[in-house]
Amino acid sequence: MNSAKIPDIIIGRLPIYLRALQRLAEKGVQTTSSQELGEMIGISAAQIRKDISQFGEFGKQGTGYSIPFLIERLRDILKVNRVWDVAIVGVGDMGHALARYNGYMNRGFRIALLFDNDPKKIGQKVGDFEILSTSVMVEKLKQHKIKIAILTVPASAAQEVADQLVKAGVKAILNYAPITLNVPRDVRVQYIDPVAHLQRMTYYL
Amino acid sequence: MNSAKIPDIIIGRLPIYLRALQRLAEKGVQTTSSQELGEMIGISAAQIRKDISQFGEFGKQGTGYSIPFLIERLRDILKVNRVWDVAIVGVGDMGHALARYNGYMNRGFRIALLFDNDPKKIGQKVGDFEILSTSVMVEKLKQHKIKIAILTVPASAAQEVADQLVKAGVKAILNYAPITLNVPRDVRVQYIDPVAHLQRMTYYL
DNA sequence: TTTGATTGTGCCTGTTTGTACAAAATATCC
DNA sequence: GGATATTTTGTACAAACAGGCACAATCAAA
Repeated sequence: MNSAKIPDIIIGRLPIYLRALQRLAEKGVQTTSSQELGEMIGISAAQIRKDISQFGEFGKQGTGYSIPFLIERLRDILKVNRVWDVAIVGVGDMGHALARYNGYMNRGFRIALLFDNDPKKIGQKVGDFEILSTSVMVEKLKQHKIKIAILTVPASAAQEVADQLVKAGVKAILNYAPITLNVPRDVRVQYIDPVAHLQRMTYYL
Repeated sequence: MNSAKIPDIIIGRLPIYLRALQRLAEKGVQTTSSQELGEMIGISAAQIRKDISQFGEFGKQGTGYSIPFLIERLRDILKVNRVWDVAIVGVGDMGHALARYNGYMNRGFRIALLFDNDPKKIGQKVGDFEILSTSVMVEKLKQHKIKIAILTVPASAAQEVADQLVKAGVKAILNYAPITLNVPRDVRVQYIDPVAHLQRMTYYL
């Protein structure tokens, strides 16, 4: 084990490992090997072993990895062995879909607050949650100590809203607006732009 | 210019450059520099210059890059100087949101077909499009020569549907199901798993 | 005790990023 | 109008990083 700084590219693969392991666990499998896992997710066995060994010696020669044990280690490392409250800002079609998404279960997150600036939407309910006005957003986010937000507003509003999120103490933003956000160093942003993802593939067609 | 094989990591940045350039163009800006563009999107100027120079000498010393010209070059390279028909498979909340998304404009794509296997949904309309049965999917995809599909079905069905897409000649899949797909080498897959993206950030919290 | 499986890691190779500068274009000054 | 300063590209070179190979060490099973 090497306790130096872990490259982000490795951190980015851990959720993929975790996802595959949780699928195996659901099927009742108790043990797996880097080989088997690698074939499942299209990553070389050596890379998986090296990635995992950054955090400790979790496997056993001859046997492989205990799936429940490795899942717990990965959940620890990724800090998803708890439930994070997440706010969604912008309840258009995409925000709506993410609010109703049921894939957060057992993966460390739950939706806690919804915001929009459209007076027609404010007060409406999506599932169990009432849509709140963005005018009370900073206050509410601080009150609930929210650290994670999903940004599903139009590109034209995204930077302005991101500034407010930062002001409210949010440290992780999942940005669906097709624009690069300017945020302080200690705030992480992940980008989901379906069109950019498509464009990345058309090059090869 | 180096006409050897271009690394995928560079291809992945081109849509980001294009997106930023199109924003500048909308504001009426005619010219930019690697420095300015880099500050906009948080990428070093040297990297932008090197990436772009893989495809030709598109800039001019002292002046920078002509925005309309560079946009056209990038659209050529990414093959989005045309409109690709895209099929969406699985019209749950997410598929629905993507069908109604209006961010495809001028970026190379349009939604052409929607499929679902739920009898209650088949025949219903989303915007201008009728939801078709997955039982006719392969046939319809071949008929329309669809090369690109967005997969928004539950994880349990994703691999099976992906197999059908491959059979129908689809070569690019944008997969929203939280599972790694097994497809032939000549089929590209991009993954969007919001929870995996969130987990990648919680590590740093 | 032997055989087979599988990890963790040292070493090497290839890839990616950053630095620095000549060359070229434009702008400014006198 | 010519000389000088400024800007900015494209790329050579160097440094840092990431990925694959191969194998000793270890464990389990026969």
